[in-house]
Amino acid sequence: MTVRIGEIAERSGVTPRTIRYYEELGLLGPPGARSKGAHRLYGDGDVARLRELIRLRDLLGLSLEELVELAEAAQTRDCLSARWASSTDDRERVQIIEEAIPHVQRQLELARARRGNLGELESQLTAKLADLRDRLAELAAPAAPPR
Amino acid sequence: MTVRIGEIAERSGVTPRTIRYYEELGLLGPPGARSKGAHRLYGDGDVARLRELIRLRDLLGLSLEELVELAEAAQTRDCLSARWASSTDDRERVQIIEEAIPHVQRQLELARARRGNLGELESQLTAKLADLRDRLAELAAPAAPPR
DNA sequence: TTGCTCCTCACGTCACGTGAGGTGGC
DNA sequence: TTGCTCCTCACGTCACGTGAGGTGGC
Repeated sequence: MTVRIGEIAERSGVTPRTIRYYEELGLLGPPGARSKGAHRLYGDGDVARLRELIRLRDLLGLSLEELVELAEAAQTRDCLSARWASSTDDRERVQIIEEAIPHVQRQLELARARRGNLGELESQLTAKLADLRDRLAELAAPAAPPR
Repeated sequence: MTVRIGEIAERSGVTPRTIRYYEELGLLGPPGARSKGAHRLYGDGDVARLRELIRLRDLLGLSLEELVELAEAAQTRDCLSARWASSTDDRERVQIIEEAIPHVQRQLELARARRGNLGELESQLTAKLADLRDRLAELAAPAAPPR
């Protein structure tokens, strides 16, 4: 159920050093108060959280500073949803959601733009590959140069 | 026809410092022997070349070291295609092409994988956005809680 | 002549990499 | 007890950012 830093690192495709650095930045809270020098232990939630951070970093190219901001915003939202049922201030809820929407929109636009560019790159690479194969076949052919 | 470092930087979405650094690594040859202290001048070919480098760096996440290797391979190919018509050693041509193909294949696989992951991220973000809007509409509605 | 952009060091920063030396759990 | 992975400094590195001080072309 709980894993050590080496395993969560491997599952997320990073190194232990990266995880310690993220903890230092406040991106990945040390799970429970850890007595000085003791091993870090992580649960399934931590694994999912870290993988999500790595995904946004790699795919959208977000900086760690941006990830910290995102995490803080998510923190605010979670904190609010905890008293979602009990509290009654709808105006506050509306405000939180209205703030969250443009953030998600920006991420979505970034993802769409990148995906479009990657599609373009893909077709160019495909064409390049076909050209190389053509030339190779031509050179391998017995004689007859291209008419 | 020729532009200075500030303009090629702006057209490529980077800073002059980035271009000087790439020149230092041998990624962007100083166009013609530049007398010490003189301004760097670039042509249309340099702009295209730099944009291509930035694209591979940003979209595929290649390191500058990998870009240097790619550039050297391209250099070899160009050098060969220069004597493409005159030279007669077909075996050498075949070898160069056979070396180039797996490189392009790897780039293509990287691009496909990233695009797939971006597609997944996109649909998740879209769902998240729809959910936020639903909740907002619900809060804005006069009374009736969700049945 | 006045701005503007350019030049070359050179130190700073971000996101980790990489040992050095030591402690702790299966 | 022996490995193994973990721990904490702490310096190194990659890819630039950011002035400091100065020269050159429209």
